[in-house]
Amino acid sequence: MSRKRQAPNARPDGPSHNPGPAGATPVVSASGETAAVATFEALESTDLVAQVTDRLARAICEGRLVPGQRLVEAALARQLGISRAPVREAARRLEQRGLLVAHPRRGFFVRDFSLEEIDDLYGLRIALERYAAELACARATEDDLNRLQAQLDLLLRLAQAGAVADLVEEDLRFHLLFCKASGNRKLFKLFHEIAGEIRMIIVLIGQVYDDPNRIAETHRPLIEALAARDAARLDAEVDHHIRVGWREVRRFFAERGAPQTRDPAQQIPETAPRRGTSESEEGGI
Amino acid sequence: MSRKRQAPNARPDGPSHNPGPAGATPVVSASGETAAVATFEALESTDLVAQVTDRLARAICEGRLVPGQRLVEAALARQLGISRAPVREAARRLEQRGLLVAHPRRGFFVRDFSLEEIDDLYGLRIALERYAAELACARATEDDLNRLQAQLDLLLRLAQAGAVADLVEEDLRFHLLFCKASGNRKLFKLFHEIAGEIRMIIVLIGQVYDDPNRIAETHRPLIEALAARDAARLDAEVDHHIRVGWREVRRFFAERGAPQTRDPAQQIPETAPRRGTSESEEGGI
DNA sequence: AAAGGTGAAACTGTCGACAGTCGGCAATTG
DNA sequence: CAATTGCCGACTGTCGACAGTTTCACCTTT
Repeated sequence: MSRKRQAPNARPDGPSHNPGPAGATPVVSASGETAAVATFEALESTDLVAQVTDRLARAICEGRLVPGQRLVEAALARQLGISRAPVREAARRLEQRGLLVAHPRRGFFVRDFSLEEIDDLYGLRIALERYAAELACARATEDDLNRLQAQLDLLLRLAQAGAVADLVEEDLRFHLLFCKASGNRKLFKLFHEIAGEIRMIIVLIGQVYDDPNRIAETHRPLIEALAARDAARLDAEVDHHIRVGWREVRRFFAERGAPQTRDPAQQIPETAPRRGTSESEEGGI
Repeated sequence: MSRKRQAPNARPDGPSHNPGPAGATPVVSASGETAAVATFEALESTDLVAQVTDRLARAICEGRLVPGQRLVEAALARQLGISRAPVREAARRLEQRGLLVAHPRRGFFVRDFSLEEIDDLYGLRIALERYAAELACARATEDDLNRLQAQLDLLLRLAQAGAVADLVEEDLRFHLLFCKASGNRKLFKLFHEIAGEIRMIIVLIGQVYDDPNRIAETHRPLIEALAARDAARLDAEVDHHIRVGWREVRRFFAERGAPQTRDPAQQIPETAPRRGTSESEEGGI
């Protein structure tokens, strides 16, 4: 490692390099050899940025960081025992995932959603998943179907067990798998991105839907329609399925009182009225 | 080099805030002094990162940087007379716009497209624009229509003048306006992002379509259908319009010989088979 | 002579430092 | 007493430096 890497409240794994010999899990106990431990947990990617991104994302989704809250680079860096550079980059990634918003010279803030933004997001989500459905109907393999089925089973188990938090997580993964079955990688990537926002919204709402079992069950028709290669029906099912969730979210959100976007600054870009110009905040044309 | 903030090719429009209060100045005319000074154009924030991003994006789109080419942070920084930090961040932004790809410890490379990626992208584009069409049919204002009409006129003029490069640019802007008319900001943002890739592809192809005039003309039906609020027809027109371009691109691309993705590394993420672990390269779940 | 190993050069990831800005508080003025 | 200006602390944008990796060419070995 470089200088002194004091870790005030650091975690077990050193930020150093790949935990080659050591590393918390794979046990290299005294015996000397690296003992043929069954599985090698893809040793911590060593990537500081990724670790920070993860941690922040989780903190946001678990509500430990509330919408509107300001994140101070230096403070975070100190807490994590690293320099500002990785923190900064992690924040940028979360920004583009929609979990944070960056204000030019003031730093990052935890994203807050207005009702309008939620509607935009869900509308878009429907469009994307319907397209995924269309493709999947034509291209999904047996494997895809099996994976979806397995995921459905998992959802049912979680619902039964009342593990609501996990249910949200796995519900999203189901939809991710669905998009994956479309075979369109770009679509998958895009959905991957907005999934972060969707998760955050659901978590923010407070505590998800009333009946976990019902929720889990609503995924079954999707698989059935897909298995039957019935495009029209699948399309309708997808549309319906998501709208149900949308309605729930809207309902809870309304109750909770809309926070409304609090930042006057650029929320969305102008259509770039001039040509060959700045793209600054978020992408040129 | 380091400390002077020259603005070589600064642009007119600032990334300023929401267009809400409209034309740049809410003007506190109110009672007394703050004098009704005509307008004060919120002066350009001189953001190094934005400038670099711009420059790189242009270099890529103008073909001065060819697909597969490696970009070295230090070299770029030296050329631009700045430190690596802004260059690095600019590269990250271009990465998420799809113009660059980052290889973990090897740096950035100019993005190269495989035929499959082009198909994915165009398929997705159709899905997005059809959704935009649906919304626009219901919500587009007179202003939106006027703007689109004006843009069409511009396209026609450019085609007549044979300004092909500009035509590509303005063609994309037409579609951007279209998405904007949908009123769904998130959709607009997303399209904004993939527009970068689309432009790059078109530019890469060599030199666009054969008949500029015909291309420009194909936009007219879109406006007409939208003006007539004929959702079904608009949907069909959009689908057709984009497919025409898609076909052209495919044709040229095939002739030119596919470069194919050359990087074996992570092109697209796995569906995150495990839970609660690193999300590294691009977004957790 | 081909395959494999070795060493140096080149880069990226990360760090700590500095300077310009931003927001808020306090002193000042009418 | 309210409004305005100036000052102060805090934080971001940017910089230069260092260390570990990866790459590439050259040399050694079979």
